Amino acid sequence: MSSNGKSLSSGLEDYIETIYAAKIADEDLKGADLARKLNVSRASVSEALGKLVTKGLIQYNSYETISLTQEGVQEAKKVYEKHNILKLFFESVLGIPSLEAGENACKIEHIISENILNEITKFTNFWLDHKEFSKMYTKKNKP
Amino acid sequence: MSSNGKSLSSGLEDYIETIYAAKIADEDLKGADLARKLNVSRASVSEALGKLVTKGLIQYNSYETISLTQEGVQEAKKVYEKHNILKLFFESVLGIPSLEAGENACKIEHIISENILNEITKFTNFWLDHKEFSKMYTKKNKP
DNA sequence: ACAAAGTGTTAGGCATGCCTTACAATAATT
DNA sequence: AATTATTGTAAGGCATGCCTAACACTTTGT
Repeated sequence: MSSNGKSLSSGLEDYIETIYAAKIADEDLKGADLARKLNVSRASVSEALGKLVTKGLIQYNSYETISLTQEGVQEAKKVYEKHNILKLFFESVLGIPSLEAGENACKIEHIISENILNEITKFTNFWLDHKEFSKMYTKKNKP
Repeated sequence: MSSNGKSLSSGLEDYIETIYAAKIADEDLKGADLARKLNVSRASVSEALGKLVTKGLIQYNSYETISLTQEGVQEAKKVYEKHNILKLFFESVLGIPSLEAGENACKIEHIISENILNEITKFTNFWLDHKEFSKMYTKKNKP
């Protein structure tokens, strides 16, 4: 039991996340576009989409736009959410440049625990609500 | 070119890190011990140790204690350091329980960027130096 | 409509890392 | 020393995910 169940490998999470991002941005997305966005071959995309279809997370017919099923949207939202939390934390608390923040979020989102993610969320909110602190931190560390 | 160079896969990093931890704790470590610590089979350990020997990071003869070469110690220290930084951050800033902090650190240490790790270090130090903030944060969030 | 460009799939491979089974070698215990 | 327990290794497999090459199918543009 491994390619049948619900749980997504981090690879597939990347695919579904990218598909969701395109949907949000109102972009049409075909397999070849995915390949370009993820920097993988069309062959790899073909495999991955096959798995996602099997899992019932996307709808896809060759040469047409990829779309998410309801279940797919749910899954994607989870990952996307994680990604955003991490990225925001890296950027706004740690002052990491957007690109690097995104790249790291993209890797970490697949393995970090729910609990830590929640705490990071809380913490980031706190930090953004207390500019006194962040100003002081910035002063001390980026003179 | 992949099993020859210096760069360690995250799997091998786990092995070398565990070997280093044992060294620090002054424990003798044999292959079977490693298998138990890492929850993998002896066969997997055997393979991994073979790779580490090839890479010149450990010294090892069957039935004897595993030891690190100088280069191995260097590599191990890097990973270990990363691990500790992350764990400390999770525990002391986010208030994550030790076990969970360690488990997450163990996965994230392999993929996070140097730069973010540095910023996390700075931030954690700042946080520990400003108990006023941490007290306030704790009050607001763990009432 | 037809050629060129773009897209998708299949087949065959590579690398990681893990597993089980079966067997070999060494250590420990009696 | 002999038996038992521990430890190590080799072989054969599984799963992930990625690749190239070759081929097939569509879409586009002239």
